[in-house]
Amino acid sequence: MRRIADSTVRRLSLYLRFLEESTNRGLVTISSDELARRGGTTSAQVRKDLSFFGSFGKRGLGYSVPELTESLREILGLRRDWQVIIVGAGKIGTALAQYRGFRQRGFRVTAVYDRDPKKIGTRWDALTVRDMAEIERDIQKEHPDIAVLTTPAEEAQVVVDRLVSAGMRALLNFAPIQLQVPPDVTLKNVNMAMELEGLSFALTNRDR
Amino acid sequence: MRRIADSTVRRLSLYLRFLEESTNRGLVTISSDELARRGGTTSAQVRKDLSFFGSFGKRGLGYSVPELTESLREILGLRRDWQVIIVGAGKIGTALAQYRGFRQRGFRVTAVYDRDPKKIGTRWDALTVRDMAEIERDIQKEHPDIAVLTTPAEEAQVVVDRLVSAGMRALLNFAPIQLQVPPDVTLKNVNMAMELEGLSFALTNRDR
DNA sequence: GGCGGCTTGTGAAATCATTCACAAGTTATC
DNA sequence: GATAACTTGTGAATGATTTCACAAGCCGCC
Ligand SMILES: NC(=O)c1ccc[n+]([C@@H]2O[C@H](COP(=O)([O-])OP(=O)(O)OC[C@H]3O[C@@H](n4cnc5c(N)ncnc54)[C@H](O)[C@@H]3O)[C@@H](O)[C@H]2O)c1
Ligand SMILES: NC(=O)c1ccc[n+]([C@@H]2O[C@H](COP(=O)([O-])OP(=O)(O)OC[C@H]3O[C@@H](n4cnc5c(N)ncnc54)[C@H](O)[C@@H]3O)[C@@H](O)[C@H]2O)c1
Repeated sequence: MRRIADSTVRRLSLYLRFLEESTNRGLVTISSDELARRGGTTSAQVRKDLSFFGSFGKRGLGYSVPELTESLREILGLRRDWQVIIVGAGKIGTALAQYRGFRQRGFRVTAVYDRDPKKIGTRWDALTVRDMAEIERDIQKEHPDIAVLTTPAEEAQVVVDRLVSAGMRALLNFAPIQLQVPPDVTLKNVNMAMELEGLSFALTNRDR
Repeated sequence: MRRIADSTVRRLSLYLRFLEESTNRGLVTISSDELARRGGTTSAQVRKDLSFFGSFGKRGLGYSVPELTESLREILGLRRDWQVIIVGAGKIGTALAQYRGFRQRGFRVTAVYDRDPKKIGTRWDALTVRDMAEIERDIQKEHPDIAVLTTPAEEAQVVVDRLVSAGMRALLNFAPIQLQVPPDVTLKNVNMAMELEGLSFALTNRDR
């Protein structure tokens, strides 16, 4: 398979959300044009994105909402649940651990870790904050799929190195720092300061 | 000025962070090559990014850390503080309002809004949660620069429409929904579900 | 079963972003 | 002040992504 651009994958994720909405509204078919309008893109883009993976529509008609939904779930690897662990039980880690939207989309938070003795043992819902000292053993035993990093920036690289040597291969980092990982590890960053600076740039350079 | 790509602006933001680190380590000059290595890019990319805005280095030497820092601050519009309001005092809104990293980078959270009577009036630090009913009046009076959206997805579009008609021109949205805004409004999205789905795709389609 | 109105799937073209490659400038050294 | 060792700034080349444009296929209707 040809390498798929990151931008394509992000759009597939959007399309899937629109399809789920469309199901809720009882729509049975949808055209590339409708899909495009909701995502702020073009119908040609939608069709090209899908064409990397096969041919899912009917000419003259459009796409079957349930069929395309299923195909996108398949493509994105969402026909199974994923086990997610959260490392760093601070303000943002806590908010994420309690967020119900992830579970709804098939991402189950199965453990939260911290190294602060005051936090270890705290419970929310079904989760208890575990001791960071146990993380390697737990990973080897429970094989979580994805680790979310919510420690302070100074700690993030050290923690990542531990996670990677324990076997983690997919990471979502919230610390505002550029982490180094080996090439077989997939790393995504959520960097809010960078987004705000993007807004600052846009406000400053308006109408140039 | 030629239109600047979003990817360029994001990298400038990264470079700025490395420069600040370099200042802390007492470095006086830095080469495009060092800047590139920390950001996972190439030295040609760094020089090209900067060249859109002028010429900041000395051939044979590199860039003066304090001078380039100052130039990037200028380019990104960071020589001033920005007033930020947060709309939706739920789990994620609260985490963001209390986050000290924003203030450190010149983004001052000056107000938080909610429509739930149980939340209105709550205080953290110097902030009191205000009544959503007052937001239009406050915006006209206080002219905040950036609004961060942390309401449930169902409410997000309605809230955005209110913010935009009250005069907001820069928005950072956390709700997992694609918002419609007029062309003179800059909108950025932080969509964690999309990032997780990107990881799911990567894990599923490894080594193809 | 043929026609008109739609919509997909996809090469080709156009646009946009990154990388290459090198002249030109800087510093240090002798 | 000539030489060597570096490093920038930037056109040109390459590579990637998006848009165009249209043949091919489907449906409903007469
Ligand atoms: N809070 C926000 O809204 C926000 C926004 C953007 C980015 N971030 C980033 O997210 C990260 C966390 O922010 P926060 O506000 O939740 O901070 P926080 O201080 O509330 O939480 C950090 C937690 O990590 C734990 N920790 C520290 N070192 C650890 C280690 N080696 N192993 C395991 N746990 C460790 C701490 O005990 C603490 O509980 C930071 O990097 C921050 O910059 C936060
Ligand atoms: N919590 C997370 O970790 C997380 C992660 C990713 C995305 N999100 C998204 O962020 C948003 C907020 O999530 P949350 O977990 O903080 O939810 P929450 O329910 O804790 O908070 C939402 C808040 O918005 C307020 N609100 C509702 N309608 C409003 C309106 N019209 N005007 C003003 N305030 C209004 C509610 O009273 C509530 O306080 C959601 O869209 C969610 O999908 C949250």
